[in-house]
Amino acid sequence: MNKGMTAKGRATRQRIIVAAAMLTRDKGAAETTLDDVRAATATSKSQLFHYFPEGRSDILAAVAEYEAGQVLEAQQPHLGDLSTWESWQGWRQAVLDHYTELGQKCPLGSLTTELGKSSPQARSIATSLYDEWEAALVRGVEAVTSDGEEAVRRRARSILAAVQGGVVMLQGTGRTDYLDAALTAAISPLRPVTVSAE
Amino acid sequence: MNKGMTAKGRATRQRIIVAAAMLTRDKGAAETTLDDVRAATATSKSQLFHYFPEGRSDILAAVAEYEAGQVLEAQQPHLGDLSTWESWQGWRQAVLDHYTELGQKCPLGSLTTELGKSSPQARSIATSLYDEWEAALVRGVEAVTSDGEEAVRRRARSILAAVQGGVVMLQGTGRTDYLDAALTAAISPLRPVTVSAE
DNA sequence: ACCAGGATGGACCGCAAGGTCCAAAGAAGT
DNA sequence: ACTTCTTTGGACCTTGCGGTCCATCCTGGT
Repeated sequence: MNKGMTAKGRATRQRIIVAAAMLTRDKGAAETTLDDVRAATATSKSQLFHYFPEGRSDILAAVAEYEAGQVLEAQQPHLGDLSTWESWQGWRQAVLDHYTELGQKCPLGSLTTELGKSSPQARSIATSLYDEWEAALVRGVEAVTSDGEEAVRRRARSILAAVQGGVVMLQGTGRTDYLDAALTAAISPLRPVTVSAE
Repeated sequence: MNKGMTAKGRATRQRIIVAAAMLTRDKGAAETTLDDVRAATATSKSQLFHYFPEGRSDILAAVAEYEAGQVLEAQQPHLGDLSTWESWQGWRQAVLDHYTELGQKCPLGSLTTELGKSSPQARSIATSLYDEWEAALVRGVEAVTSDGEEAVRRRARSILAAVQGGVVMLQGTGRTDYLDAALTAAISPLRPVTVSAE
């Protein structure tokens, strides 16, 4: 891979992706123009098309891939080890903190909603992201419950949906309350029975 | 209101809104052009600007308002009376059916994600929709639990987020499993303790 | 030192799409 | 029937933006 591309070239390419991702988060994919990207990266039109021959759609696809990686990375190391109730709580807090910090800017939203409709490859990126995410949650749910496979899967999906929903509401309203409530409610069935009740 | 507008005029205006809403659901707001709307409604450019002086953004705002109404309407009569566990189940099924039928086409997604970022008035429409929705859920949760106000509110928000999340996942993956799982999990704490356990 | 291939700059093109304008047709009141 | 306001048609303008092209500069290998 990266055939015929010097270190400088690769750096420029990466710079474009990162800047485009930021713009996309800020203004949405639809509002992000090639000129915006050009201005933000101090590059020329020809460079954009040099590194992304398909043009705009090519850049957006790269952004999608990049953002998909970021989404999971922001949840680490928690997402990788959800073996105890405490670790689930840690994960919950990490997600909450991350999106609180991001505020209105949501990578997933732009990708799924805006790109997903037109670009089929962006869709497949989103799908594989969800799959990976779900798999991690399934492992975690398995570790802390004794439910069957089907119940575990449903639980994991409800948690994933809770995150998505909370983020959507955050985007729409600017309030983190929804994400907080949704996350808390979604993982609370995983809490072990309290000792005092025993 | 509707000053200086004949019945015919109002009908045309409405036709434009409905058609634009359909296009927006299908292709997303960003991909919907005035010419598309024109073609779909058999109108002329001048009519578009006659009924929506601000142009495109004006139309999109009207669509937002229209769609917001539809969202709640699709949940009636269930949403209006969530006083029993059975009625909650009925509501859950109604939501599930409705979005299953819509498939990939989501009114909310386009509005919140695409319009919300640029148009402030679209945001306020979304916000008031959420408020109304949440209020209905709060009333329902209150009716079937004995929790305090704060807990009720959090529960309602988690349910609302579950719907949103499920719909996002439906859009992204095409599968209704997520919405199903999320809804089920979100309202299951409202289920009364089973008689057999008593 | 040379050269091939990559990196960069920026002028230029074409078109789609939002928006303007004026004139004609149709309704509604008197 | 006359007038006035609304409705409609569609030509036309403007511009933003994706995309092309070629000339120039730089870098790395021999």
